[in-house]
Amino acid sequence: MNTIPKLKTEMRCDSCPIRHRAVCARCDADELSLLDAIKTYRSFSAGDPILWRGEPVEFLASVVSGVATLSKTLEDGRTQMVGLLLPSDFIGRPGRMEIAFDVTATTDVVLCCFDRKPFEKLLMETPHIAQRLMELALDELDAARDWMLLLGRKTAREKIATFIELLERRSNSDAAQRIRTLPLPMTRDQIASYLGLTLETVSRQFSSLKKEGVINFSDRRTLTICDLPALQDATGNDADGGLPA
Amino acid sequence: MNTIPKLKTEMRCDSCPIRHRAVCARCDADELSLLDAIKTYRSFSAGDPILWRGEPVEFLASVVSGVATLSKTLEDGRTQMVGLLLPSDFIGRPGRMEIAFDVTATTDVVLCCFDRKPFEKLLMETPHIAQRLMELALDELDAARDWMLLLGRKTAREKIATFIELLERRSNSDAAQRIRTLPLPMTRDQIASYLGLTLETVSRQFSSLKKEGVINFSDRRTLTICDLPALQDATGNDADGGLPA
DNA sequence: CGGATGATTGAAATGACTCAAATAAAGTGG
DNA sequence: CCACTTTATTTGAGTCATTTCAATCATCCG
Repeated sequence: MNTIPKLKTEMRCDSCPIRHRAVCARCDADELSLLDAIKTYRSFSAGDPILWRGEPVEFLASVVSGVATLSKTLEDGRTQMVGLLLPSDFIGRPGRMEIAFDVTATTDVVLCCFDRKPFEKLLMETPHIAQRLMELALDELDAARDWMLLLGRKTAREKIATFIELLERRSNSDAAQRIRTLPLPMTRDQIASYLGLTLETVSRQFSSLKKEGVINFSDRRTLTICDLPALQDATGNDADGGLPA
Repeated sequence: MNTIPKLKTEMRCDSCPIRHRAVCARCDADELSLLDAIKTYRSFSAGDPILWRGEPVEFLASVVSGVATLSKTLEDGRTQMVGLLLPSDFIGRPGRMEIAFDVTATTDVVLCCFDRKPFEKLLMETPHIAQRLMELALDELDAARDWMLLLGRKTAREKIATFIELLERRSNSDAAQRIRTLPLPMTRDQIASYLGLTLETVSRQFSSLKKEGVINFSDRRTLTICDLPALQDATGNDADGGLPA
């Protein structure tokens, strides 16, 4: 049973910050109003569990704001984050009640939730939604595969650099400015869990990059990229970072 | 440009070994004949490259028989396998010409290929195909996330045990027999690439499991599982291996 | 101010890697 | 069918990156 509090915030889809990237991206005005009719906002505080592995879930959702994580745990307690959910990312899987990982809010999070049954009905009738959902799933698959390369082959230093570069790329700050300041949305422990490292190693690598003048911390959760080329160089990726597309 | 030889093998979809698992799984007879009209079989020998990263591909395909791998490579040559394609798995991404990894045949492989344009048209018009493709993508995403847990947190021994157990589970031998013999479809080097290890470590772990009587080799590419419970215990997974579903 | 949580740093232990050599299997051409 | 080469695999010894264990430091918040 699911006891997550519903929070009926009034927000019109027109002014939604993820309108053009989320599952609704391709919808026209009519389709949007159908989604609007079945949506409910739910809020979570930093640290709150959103969904537990194996628990039946009766909704699917888009992340509107904040950061959530997907994680898997072995019997003995070792855990690995298997996904980072940023605004516009989608949670849930049509046709399957249960998910195979835990979902946790790492910052305050707002979700735009759709009840399963009406959403699945809409999905059948609205190719624009189905196509977009497919696209999102395939993007996640690409991201998962990049992460497999990171987890399997990159050094601690490269992992940290890649992580920072990822945050930079997905944060929507001004494109032009050369020195970027960005908030770290997670603790060292959570970063370690994402990168397949220990929190001590994460801390050491941050310190090392800081000593080299590549990054700097104004506060433990606020990072400044001082030398972006050096950072990209430390990721181990090609200069272009993947496909030109 | 793509210079892969077409091989027009005559095979009716009715008798296709992957008929009920591949992208065509949900199709009725009429839909199947539409797919049949645009399909072409292509064969590859063990070791052949099937697709290169970044190269434009004008077809999508299902694996009919054999094993292929997806792999990514860092600038300095370190490579990580990011997927294993077994019969019924799908290659390619509607709406995108390029793929972000190399695809290689590790055994002799037969693909059932669909030319991009007509396939994408069919996809728009045939919900049964779109739905199945979505399901396959989501299954791959689940598999990718399981693999992230393996790459990030498991020991060499656990990785090897998990790999053997995966092969056992996806090989369609008799369900009842307690001692299973299965062919390893890849070299030690390829296994290492899949598991984020070196080939020496792979060899050592095989030797170790063999010494303990968990597995045995009749030949270097043919493995026998002598003690399945012990093997499963060595994977680090829960007894049920995941969701009961 | 004090207690709790999160982060950093140090020292030691270790699992997997690297380098190197030995062995086994698989072709190849005479 | 047999030397000979090539390739795949196993095994050993030493090294190193990351982990583990432990202590200190910083920050937040009542």
